[in-house]
Amino acid sequence: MKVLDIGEVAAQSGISPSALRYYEEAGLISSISRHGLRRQFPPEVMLQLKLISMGKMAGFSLAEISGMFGRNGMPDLPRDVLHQKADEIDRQIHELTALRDTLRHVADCRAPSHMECPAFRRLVDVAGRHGKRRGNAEKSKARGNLSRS
Amino acid sequence: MKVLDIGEVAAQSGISPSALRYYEEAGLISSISRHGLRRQFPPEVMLQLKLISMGKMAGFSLAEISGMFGRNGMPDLPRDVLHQKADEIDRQIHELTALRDTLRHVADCRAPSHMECPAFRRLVDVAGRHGKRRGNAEKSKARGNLSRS
DNA sequence: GCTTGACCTCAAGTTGACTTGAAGTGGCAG
DNA sequence: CTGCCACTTCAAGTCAACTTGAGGTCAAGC
Repeated sequence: MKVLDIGEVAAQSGISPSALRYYEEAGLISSISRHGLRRQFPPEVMLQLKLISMGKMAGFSLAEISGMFGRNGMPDLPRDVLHQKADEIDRQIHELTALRDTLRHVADCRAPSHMECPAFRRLVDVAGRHGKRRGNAEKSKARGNLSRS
Repeated sequence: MKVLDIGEVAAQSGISPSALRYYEEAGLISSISRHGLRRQFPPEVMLQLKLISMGKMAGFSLAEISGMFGRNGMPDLPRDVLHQKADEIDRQIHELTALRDTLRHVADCRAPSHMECPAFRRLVDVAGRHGKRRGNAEKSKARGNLSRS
């Protein structure tokens, strides 16, 4: 079993064929040949897809992800850029931890109002200032590819 | 200083007035009155916005967020649902941690190919199976509100 | 009393990440 | 040889979360 039919990839990864085609068009993965019309993928694609899904979970756009993991699939950026990305994720982990703890706190704390509970206010104060990942208006010049016309 | 003009809220929170109006229409926040045409918000809105931004960072949609933090602004769900949400976030933290470590690893590891490095493969294997947060095709019946027409 | 500037409304546009639909193709089971 | 069915292409649609634009309002300062 050397190559994987797009159907197998879809089944094993849980990603729909149309999404896989979209990823290919976007340059995130690449099929190695065709069987009739059907795209055939190399086994490595499964790992690439795992990396992609991790990146998506981290809130990175497909453009950013394709930036981190070069066209070949393996991360190939200068060390400092990678560490920078890692730092970014680290900050996100902190926010998420604060949110999780906040949720757990309000689930268990029986104070009359959470506003009066110092633990609550402390948790909420952990997050802040370094906001905006997903909804910012920074002109993402990562556009330009994938402009079907 | 009891109420905040939408301009003050925008300035202090970094969220644009149009986004604040959008949040209000979506029922995430509510203005308490008007000064002329200008919306006036109660001070609590700042905390609500902080919670909203935490939720967004966690990858929740506005609909999900408005589900967690009732119309009044404070989380008001049954304990077990809150813990469930917290568990979900916990899983996400694990994925993010794996991604961060993967990035740091490839930044520092000087193996000829990462595929041959056991540390790399171990890191990648941490994530998996419980995928799909943001891009799933589950028919989100969280629709229905905000359907202007 | 007039201007100004920050807000207002409402409709329409944008972006990313896909999905859907129509029309077609081709390997394989029977 | 004939269907079938999962794939193919390409264009267009969808959805969330906003932003933008046109045209309007109003409290405050000069």
